[in-house]
Amino acid sequence: MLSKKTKYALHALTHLGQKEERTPVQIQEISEAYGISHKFLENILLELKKAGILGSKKGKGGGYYLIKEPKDIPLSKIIRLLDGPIALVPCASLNYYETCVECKDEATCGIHKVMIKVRDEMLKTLDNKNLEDILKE
Amino acid sequence: MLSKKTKYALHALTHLGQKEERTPVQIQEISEAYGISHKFLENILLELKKAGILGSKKGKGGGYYLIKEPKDIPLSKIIRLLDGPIALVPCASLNYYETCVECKDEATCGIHKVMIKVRDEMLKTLDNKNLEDILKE
DNA sequence: TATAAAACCTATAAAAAAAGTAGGGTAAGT
DNA sequence: ACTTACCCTACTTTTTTTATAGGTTTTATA
Repeated sequence: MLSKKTKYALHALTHLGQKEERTPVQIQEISEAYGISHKFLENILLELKKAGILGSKKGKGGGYYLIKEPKDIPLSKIIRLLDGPIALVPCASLNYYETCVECKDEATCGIHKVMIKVRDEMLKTLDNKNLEDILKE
Repeated sequence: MLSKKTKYALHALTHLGQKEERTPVQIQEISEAYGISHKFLENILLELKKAGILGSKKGKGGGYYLIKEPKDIPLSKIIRLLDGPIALVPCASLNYYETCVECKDEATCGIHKVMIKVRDEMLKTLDNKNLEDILKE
């Protein structure tokens, strides 16, 4: 399951994507709309900004806005950013690879091989769905 | 990512599946083979038994053994049993459905609709891979 | 240029979940 | 009878997630 962080990110991005114009939206507007703690959301939006998904403007009248086209923001990117790996086991992760401690030999581990396939299929699904798909629904 | 519980379950099932015969295997043999705490593994095997995947025999010479064909044990079943929902959000879960608190109206929620599709695709992947696939690799 | 508004940043605390531990009960084989 | 090993419940520790706190910096505007 997704963490609240990721879910909140999806709501925030959806909210920003629904606006006709890409003018700055304040944290408070979003936090109130979905009942998210202001400060918690702040951290999330900051991460989205650092990842190049959002832009921001400081000072009065400032806020956050999308700097990418919704169709160019796949679910995989959002999930990886806030939740971490897509793969089900560390040894099958592309971006967060780690050896599995209880595994003796990756080369002969059936779990490893199957999980690589699972990861590929999941990735196909999550790369293929983006913010635009959410907005269209 | 999968919990250690689920990973341990996969290792245990693989171990049991690799045996030629379906004679009882003691917890200790499995816990030592993978460096899993005896007691922790005990709980896991018990759950697998209650789910009808394993059988057990008490007393001397007892232990656990597979009572299902590896091809009839899909990953989805193991994951659901030990980790819970396959879906990424509670409102998209078949077996563990819950409404999402921050969501006003499921019927118009784009996230919900996209997540249903994601769940369907993930389920297809995980229903389609089973213990036999792990053993064959 | 002072003031207020809003993002930015770092650290810490609280809560929840996962992982592991303990200890005894129960059934079955020898 | 005795031992082995599953069965069951409760508890503790650790880790992760969620949330809070408090200050700094930037910008609009009066």
